[in-house]
Amino acid sequence: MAMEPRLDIIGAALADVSRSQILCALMDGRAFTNKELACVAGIAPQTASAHLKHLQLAGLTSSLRSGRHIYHRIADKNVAGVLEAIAGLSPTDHLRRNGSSRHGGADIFRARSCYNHIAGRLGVLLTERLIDLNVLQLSEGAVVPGDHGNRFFSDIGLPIPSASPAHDPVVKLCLDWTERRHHISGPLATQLMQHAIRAGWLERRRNSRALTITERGYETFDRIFGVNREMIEGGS
Amino acid sequence: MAMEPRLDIIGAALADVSRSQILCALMDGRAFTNKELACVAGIAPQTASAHLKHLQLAGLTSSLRSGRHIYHRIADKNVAGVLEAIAGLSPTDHLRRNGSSRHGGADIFRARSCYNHIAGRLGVLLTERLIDLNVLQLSEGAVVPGDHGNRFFSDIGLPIPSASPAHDPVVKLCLDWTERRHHISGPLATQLMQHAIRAGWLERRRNSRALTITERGYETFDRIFGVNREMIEGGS
DNA sequence: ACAACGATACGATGACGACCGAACCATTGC
DNA sequence: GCAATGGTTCGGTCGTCATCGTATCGTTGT
Repeated sequence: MAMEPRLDIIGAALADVSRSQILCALMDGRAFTNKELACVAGIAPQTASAHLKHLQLAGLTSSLRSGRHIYHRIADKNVAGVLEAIAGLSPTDHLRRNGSSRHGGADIFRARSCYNHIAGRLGVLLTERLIDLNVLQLSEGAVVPGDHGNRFFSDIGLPIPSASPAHDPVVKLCLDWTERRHHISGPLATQLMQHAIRAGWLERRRNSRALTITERGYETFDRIFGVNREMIEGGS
Repeated sequence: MAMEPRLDIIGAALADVSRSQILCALMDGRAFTNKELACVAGIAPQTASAHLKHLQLAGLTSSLRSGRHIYHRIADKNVAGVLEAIAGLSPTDHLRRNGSSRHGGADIFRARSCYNHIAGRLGVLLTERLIDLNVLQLSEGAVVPGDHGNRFFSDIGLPIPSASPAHDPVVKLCLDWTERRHHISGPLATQLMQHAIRAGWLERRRNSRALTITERGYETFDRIFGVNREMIEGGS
């Protein structure tokens, strides 16, 4: 009689520390192999295999085989959005406890990738600056391209994402898990990060979502966005 | 070293059928007592008590005591939104299996409350109609009040929600769990449902999120919104 | 004050699942 | 074909947790 959504199915898929770590590693949008993910979670490959099977059955991940490797990734951006939302709901006590970000803490607080867009302190600072510059503007709690949008993006040589169908906005807001403020996601944010990596402002790392800000990156973010090193590393 | 979000904490809170049922019961926005929720989930009160303790510790629910009763509810609209998003991610195979909606199935498919706004077939039909009538309009994948908005709402005697601060839009889109199409949420949608109940178009039930559509309701939805009984009950 | 009722703490039980060792399957490269 | 490597299956062990019976605590109403 009662025909209710089965929150427990998705819940069970998340209800394990190892699976949580695996999903977090996948949250930067890249695909990883079973062995890499086992290493990230600190478990044996057989166990990771079982976990990935579980995640895939729940529809959270998808796999893609290439030779003798099988790459796993987040199933789609829909799933990524929900996971990010759940992360925003998680208790944060364990964050500031060790490795406080205020004293130049772990790099993952400064800048990290979040399903192909920039998150962390750098992510929210850039977002707020883009709104100040009227490149983006707030509208009814959502964010839309602003008056100076096209001008700005063509100035820095960024291809402007084509207007998408109404159900898939070109830019969205996403609650930053560590900063508790919004950063941008969506196609525009994806292109921005890819451009930042291509241009050598940021560098990905091997087994971490953390992004390294290069010297050129610090210089560029300061000059173009007005976001300087002190703002990124410092307190406020 | 690794400082990642603990998806498993929220996941563990959801990873039980009884807790899932409890949360679903709470998803209509009303508060229930321990005993009522135990009844919904089909478990003993002691077990429900442990579950509610778990949910509260995870920050998903909050309790409020009134006399010898303790009322439990979803912690905030933030949590409600995430839960609805997770429900939209859940597998749907078990839905059409029993009680198909096409053959005039369970009422919960026709109309139900979802954290104080209307969901189910009626919810998505009203939403689409409001967009057609230009009472609401799509903008960059979000939804905002349209040109005929104020006129329409004052016509039916609905107080127009005041424009909220930018971070809390007056109306939002929410993926309907059964219909897989969008319905509206947010303050405007809340007021719409409350008005519909006050005006006798809909009636709440005791222990279910399902809403009963009254005869006056059918007549009104047809006349004002152009949503007739056949559309609500039928296939399409 | 006492009976009734709702909620909770404790203990025991039973089931599910995370984990890894060992063996097996599949693909690559020589 | 054969060794090497990545991935998976199987079986067994251990820990965790959902469940309920019993008992306790708090509030209400008579």
